[in-house]
Amino acid sequence: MGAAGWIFKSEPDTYGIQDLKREKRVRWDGVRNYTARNFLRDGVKLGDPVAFWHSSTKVAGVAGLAKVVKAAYPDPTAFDPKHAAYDPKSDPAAPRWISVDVAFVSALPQVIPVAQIRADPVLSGLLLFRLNRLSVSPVEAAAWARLRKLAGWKA
DNA sequence: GCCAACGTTGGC
DNA sequence: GCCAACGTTGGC
Repeated sequence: MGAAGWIFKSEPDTYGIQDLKREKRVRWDGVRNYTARNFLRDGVKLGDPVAFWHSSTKVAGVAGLAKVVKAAYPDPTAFDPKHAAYDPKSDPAAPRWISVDVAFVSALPQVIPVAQIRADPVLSGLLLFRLNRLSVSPVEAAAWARLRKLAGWKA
């Protein structure tokens, strides 16, 4: 049984929910953490919902909803020497890093703050809070249902 | 911008 | 393969 949904973190100064709204769809690349990579490769499925998390900003927390529109494939930025996330140790014949594509669904009128999520008895157990540095993390069914309700998402 | 947490690296 | 040093993340 897989996760009901996912949390993807991004710094809005670099790429926020409004950028995704404008572009409609984006390649989620540059993930260089093995735990996050494993979730992208083995867990994230086509059609899965993704809570878009704003980090390192005035109000950190859930900023909107996206969905997975392309499942795991090799992250091309790992092979690009000019890219900040270039990894010379990633062999194109055995790619080390993984991307997925996500599409915009909706933006929240205001961010659900991290403090509110942490204080919620259902959401306080999110893996996000135990593995603070994880940029891709699963949300189990009960927690997803709670988050969906807080955010007012239909699906 | 401070600092705690923690994943990664590299010397041994 | 241990573990100290280092770098990065991310909330405050």
